Amino acid sequence: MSKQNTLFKDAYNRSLIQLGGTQTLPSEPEMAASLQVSRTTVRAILQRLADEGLIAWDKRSKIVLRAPLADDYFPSAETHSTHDVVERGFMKRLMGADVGSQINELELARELGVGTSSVREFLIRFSRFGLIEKRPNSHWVIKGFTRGFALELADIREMFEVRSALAFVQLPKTETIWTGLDKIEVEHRALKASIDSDYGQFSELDERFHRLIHGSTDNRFIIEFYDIIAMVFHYHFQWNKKDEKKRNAAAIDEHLAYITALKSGDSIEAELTCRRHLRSARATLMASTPAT
Amino acid sequence: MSKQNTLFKDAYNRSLIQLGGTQTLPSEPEMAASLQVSRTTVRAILQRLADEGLIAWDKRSKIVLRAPLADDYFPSAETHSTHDVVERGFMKRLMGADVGSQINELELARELGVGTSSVREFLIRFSRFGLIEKRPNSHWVIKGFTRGFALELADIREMFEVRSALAFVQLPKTETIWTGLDKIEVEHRALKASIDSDYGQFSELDERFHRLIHGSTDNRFIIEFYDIIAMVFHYHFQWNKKDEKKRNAAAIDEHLAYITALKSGDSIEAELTCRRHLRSARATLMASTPAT
DNA sequence: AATATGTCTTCTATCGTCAATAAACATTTG
DNA sequence: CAAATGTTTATTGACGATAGAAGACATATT
Repeated sequence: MSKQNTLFKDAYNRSLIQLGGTQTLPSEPEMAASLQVSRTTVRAILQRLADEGLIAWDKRSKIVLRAPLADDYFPSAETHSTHDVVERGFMKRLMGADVGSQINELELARELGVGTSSVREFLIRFSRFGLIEKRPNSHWVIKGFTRGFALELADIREMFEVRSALAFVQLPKTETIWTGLDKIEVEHRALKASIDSDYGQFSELDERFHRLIHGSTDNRFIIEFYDIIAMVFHYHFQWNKKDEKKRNAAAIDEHLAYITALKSGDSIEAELTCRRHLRSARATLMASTPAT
Repeated sequence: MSKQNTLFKDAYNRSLIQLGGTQTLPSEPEMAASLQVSRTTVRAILQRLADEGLIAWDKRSKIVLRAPLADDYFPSAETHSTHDVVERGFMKRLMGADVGSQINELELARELGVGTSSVREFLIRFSRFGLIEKRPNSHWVIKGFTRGFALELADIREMFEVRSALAFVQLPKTETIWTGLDKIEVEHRALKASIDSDYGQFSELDERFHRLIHGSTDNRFIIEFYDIIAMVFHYHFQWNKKDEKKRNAAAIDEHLAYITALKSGDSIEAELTCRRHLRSARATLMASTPAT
């Protein structure tokens, strides 16, 4: 079947949302920028919008004729790239898999309904997370999401983040990164106020906060390492919702203390609050990781 | 053309070397273990050895008939897997490439005479080194082997190795890793004695030494990080042989001081000698990296 | 003259295919 | 009866092919 036009479908759906607010659509390059796709795809979208009677398109004039209906959207299942399908399918299996068990590319591809190369490429990309390993000319071995993995991960995380926090404190207050911190602090206070209902939004805020801190180092290895943390938290806690509200509420307070320490410019205090938060994050992760 | 039998050819060549020393060959499983291939490949090798009149093969009896000649070996060009071909070809191009320039999978594949998927998979695997980056649905961007890269690499390396060295000192003397250190120390002294002629052997010893130190941590991220260092040193100094003898002689002395400190059990001294060596390694790397 | 649109070319993402290789199973041998 | 050999099956590694998407170039519009 070669390639699926999932990018087109996803961008088309997003363009329908944008359509709601205006009478005319902007120029093709502008649309390309806002949808994050090439002009080729934008033109395909415009073509379909016109065909479906949603807009009248003649060169520069793109007049909205009617608001989009639920039926105009592509089903969300069709908007996921093969890569996403493989990632989700694999992660679901990985979380429950035994240490030492093998991965069969062909079998996984068949189960997910994709080609073997998509699976292969995903596994290669995923291998940098240290959870699987390849035996050349042979199968992949699952090293498992174990306690050992969580500990090793937490150790490096602490090294990197303490270093970043100390670098952060040293940054001149004129840097734009401080504005980012202010903004994130406000978001923390807002979420704290509505924690009872919005606690599910914390994980996204958490990631942005830690990535901001890491931004102070300018070291690609530290910045890229956070991808592993983000992956672990994303998938692990997707299937471990226990005590989520309580955990997140506690983490917000730790973040706020951490932010205050950073702003104070006191290195000792910054390191202390940073380590305190990371220790608690580590404990949370360990508590929800099977003992084996 | 599907797959090339480079593994078979390489293993066949290696079996010819082994053939020199004996009158009979061992059992198939034993050969498989010694050549690091499956029995399927061993049997193909035996078949060819018999066809070429090098051995008389009848079930368990494998009698050597004659010593292998130069002509019996496959040309070494045929024994490199596609992966190796891509790696070498790519690295050669990368070292001279400009920051920000693009990589074209198809073009690279054509130049190297391999399929696109081999190139793709190599690039995906290589991307974990932080020297290239993918724009989804589009090209790869070269981030370049720059001074910045070298600095970032050296920073992380120092963090990790100091940590490993401190963990090393704490290990009980009963651990087998100490025997490994003793062995490596002897090798250092031997190489020091014959440095004038054998200085080229240092890089291999260097890698084994540092990997041994890292082995004390039991942290997969630290251990895997050394792959990046090894790659950089391997390829970078393959094209920068300037002052090699002098550099290596100095490094051996640094290693010996470092080893002595480790054996003394003195953490302060271990950290000091470790940092001293890494600083000098960093300086060497920086000195041979273009200023841009 | 700068920006937008129209057209064409090239490259990526993905699939199916097949030889090389590994691995599993069955049979023989010391 | 344990280890080796013989036989069969399944999986990986690599390729070419093709639709989707990006990008380059030419032309038109304000």
